[in-house]
Amino acid sequence: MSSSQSPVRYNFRETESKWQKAWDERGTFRAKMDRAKPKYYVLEMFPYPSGRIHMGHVRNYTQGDVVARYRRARGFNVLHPMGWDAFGLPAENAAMQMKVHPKKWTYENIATMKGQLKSMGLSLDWSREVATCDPSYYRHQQKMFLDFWQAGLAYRKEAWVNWDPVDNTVLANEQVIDGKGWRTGATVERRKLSQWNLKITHYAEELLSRLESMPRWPEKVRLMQANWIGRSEGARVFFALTGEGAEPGETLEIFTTRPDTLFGASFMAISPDHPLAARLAKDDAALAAFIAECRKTGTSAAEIETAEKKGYRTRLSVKHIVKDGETLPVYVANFVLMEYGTGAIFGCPAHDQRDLDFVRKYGLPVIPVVLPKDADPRSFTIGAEAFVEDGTIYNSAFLNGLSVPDAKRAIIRHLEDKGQGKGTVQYRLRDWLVSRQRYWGCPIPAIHCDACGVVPVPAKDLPVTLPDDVEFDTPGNPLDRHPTWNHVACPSCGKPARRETDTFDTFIDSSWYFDRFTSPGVESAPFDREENHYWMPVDQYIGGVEHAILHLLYSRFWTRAMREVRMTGRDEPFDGLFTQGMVCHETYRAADNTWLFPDEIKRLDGGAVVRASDSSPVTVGRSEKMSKSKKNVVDPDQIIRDYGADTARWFMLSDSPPERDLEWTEAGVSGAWRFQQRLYRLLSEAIGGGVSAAKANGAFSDAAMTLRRAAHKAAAGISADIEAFHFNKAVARLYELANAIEGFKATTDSDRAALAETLDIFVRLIAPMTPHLAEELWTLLGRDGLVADAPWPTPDAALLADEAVTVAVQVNGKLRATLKLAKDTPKEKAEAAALAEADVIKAMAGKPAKKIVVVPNRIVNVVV
RNA sequence: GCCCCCAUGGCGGAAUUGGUAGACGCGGCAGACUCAAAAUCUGUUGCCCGCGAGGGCGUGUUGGUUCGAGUCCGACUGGGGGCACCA
Repeated sequence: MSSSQSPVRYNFRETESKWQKAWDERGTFRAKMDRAKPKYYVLEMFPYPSGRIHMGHVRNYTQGDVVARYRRARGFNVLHPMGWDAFGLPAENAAMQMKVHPKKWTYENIATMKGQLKSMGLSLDWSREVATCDPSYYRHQQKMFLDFWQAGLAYRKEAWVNWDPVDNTVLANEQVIDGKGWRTGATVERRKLSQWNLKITHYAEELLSRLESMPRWPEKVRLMQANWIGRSEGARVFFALTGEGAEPGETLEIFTTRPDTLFGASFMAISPDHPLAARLAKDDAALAAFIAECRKTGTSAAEIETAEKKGYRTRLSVKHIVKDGETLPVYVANFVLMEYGTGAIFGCPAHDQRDLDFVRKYGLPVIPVVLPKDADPRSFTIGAEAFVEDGTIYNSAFLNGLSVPDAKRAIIRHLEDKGQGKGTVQYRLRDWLVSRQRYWGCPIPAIHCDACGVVPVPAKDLPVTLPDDVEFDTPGNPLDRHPTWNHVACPSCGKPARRETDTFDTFIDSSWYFDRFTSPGVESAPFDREENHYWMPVDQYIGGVEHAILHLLYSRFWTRAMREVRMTGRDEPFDGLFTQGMVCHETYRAADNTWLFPDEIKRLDGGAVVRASDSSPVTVGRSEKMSKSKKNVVDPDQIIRDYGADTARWFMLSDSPPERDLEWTEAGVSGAWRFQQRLYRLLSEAIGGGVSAAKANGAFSDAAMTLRRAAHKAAAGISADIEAFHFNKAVARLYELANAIEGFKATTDSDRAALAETLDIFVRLIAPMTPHLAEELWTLLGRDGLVADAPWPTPDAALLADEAVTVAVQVNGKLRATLKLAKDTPKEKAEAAALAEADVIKAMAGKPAKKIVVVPNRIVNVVV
């Protein structure tokens, strides 16, 4: 298309880079502490520098940017920083596959992605940029770890890990697929290693109970965290061991949530990992074999589901705790977890399905002790299903007749009186294992000395930096085989010692970066206390729901750990949280069943989809989350090049509610693009009519008043929408206002003044969403300065209310007419007007009104 | 298996929280401009019956509460998410 045919055309390429430069040069988005203004900290989850940004980032950062720009316009002192979650496994994989050093790879990716983010026109304060792989960042993390260690929040523990014997490394649970290493395919072994743990369980109760006072977090996330923490009330009970192999006076401690069913016990079961099992296995080869067998069982969901309940009858028994003279057999059972409770349980088959399955297999007795409501105690029996609901206790001596909750209280009191147990609260939450046998992570600042044990690196020797001269041609952690780095003198005795070669879980890096952003330049501390106190907590945090548990829970823990060592007085890092939905796209498969990229296909006129290269048929699959493996991805760079950042941003905000998944479509993008062009045309034509200089002389016409009302209503509505994260509704209101502007024909100076007022409001309203276009239009309107610095429009309350309202008239609940009435017309008048309507009279068919319901300004319902 | 969420035109989604269902956008249809196409503009567009005026139906299914239900309650169906032998 030649430019002569299109006199008004918005050149986004020139315009977008022009305004990005202007913001940059003026330092528009630099944040400075200013106590005169209310602060607002907007943060989007920082990206892993994988190479290029993807559409998920575009969506996430667009949403955050709308909030940041809106708050700025509302007069808040906004902090909106960005950084890089820069440590992690992909860098090491790149090193192995492409022979690039992880550091080089990471920093090159950061440079690329920073350029991409800048092209989006985000209102970020880049002067605060941090990368977690930088020693100036992680040194503080090492220091905090030492402080936590000293405070008793970090400790070493032997733990079972997934060991890949080919890579010589530990694998996370999700890296084990069907019992094999995800990379090597080697059968994963379980090994016991001494690992660093952080005591997140110390805060289990607080992390749980505080969720209730976090109203600006999604209910869903709070629920997921609550389930993850998994509080359950119950009792620990001490059973006296008897039989061959029991030490005199030895007890077996179990945890149960159903102490009320103790009279129904028929066996005891301990975990294969229980110390007692190990002791018995020493002189019981069959038991040793059974334990080995249990360890082999995989951790995958399918295996757990199908795993049969198995047990091994040991020589031991226990004395029944409430039935004198009786004993219960002790089994080692594959379904008992060492990590939960005490690693030992008592089995009551009548009231626990798992125990029932077990007992049916080994022929043990089933003794019902809870009677369902209305059941007959003489005939009630347990069949294939355990009875797990509330009922009346029977067959249980002094508990008989009580309800389940009452019986729990009674038996716990009884056990506590006799010193045989006590009521406790148990959590599913485990401590946070933070050791990783990897190179590209933050070194754990510890030294292993044969004489002194594990010794902290002295604070003056921090940071412990990663050595650059490492090789990735052999599997395993290159730090382990480094010729010099791991040799160090023991800080305590001075003798030769070894450095810890494990590095931290990268979730630590992201557990405090938001604190660092408050004062990223400080060297002597993780952050400046005053700055941190001013900016924190994060007022609005935005990111993917996939971080609902781990990242958010770890950050909440880290904040408490910092509180413990008196670095802050804060409990919670994030005041408001929003979890955005994914970006999806249709999937395409060629005839040979391979995936195709969206730009490899072509749509024919009839709607059929074919491969662009050879017109072979293509199967269109359902829309799924964009992923490289299915090739249903669209490159943000390309979109920004072809359509501009504002189009991409506008599309991300239109139609789909931000918390739901968004379907990326070519039609949607071009619709967004057309609107940008239309706006530019519309406003430049209106401004060309000499609008900006117009002054109102005399009263506004009805049409002008309607337009002004529309503008002021839009301002009020969009403010509410942005604050409630209803960006799609805000977009709809902007379309409506644009339509109103387009339909308005200014003929008088008053009209032109009304139009100028509306355009002025309009441009400020679109500024958070399409900031480049807004700046351009702002200049076109003849306004000085940046729209980014302009205040948000304040709606005139007098223009928000209509003087006439449309009232619906129903007869027996069915709509029969509408009435145009003055606002707040009294009930009697509205009723009379409704009854006078011809359609209403017809619908009433001569019958008298039995009742008339009038809701002022809304509805009149005549019941006949 | 347990816990949680969701279901509205051809499509994405609105609906002041119990008061005119379908805002706004996409797509479709008709028209204008054009030699033609693209772009743009105008009109129209929930479904069914009817030439028409008009009428009927309609928020996954079903039952209930209410003058009035997309919205509240019960049951069911379908889709999505979280947890996974948690004693």
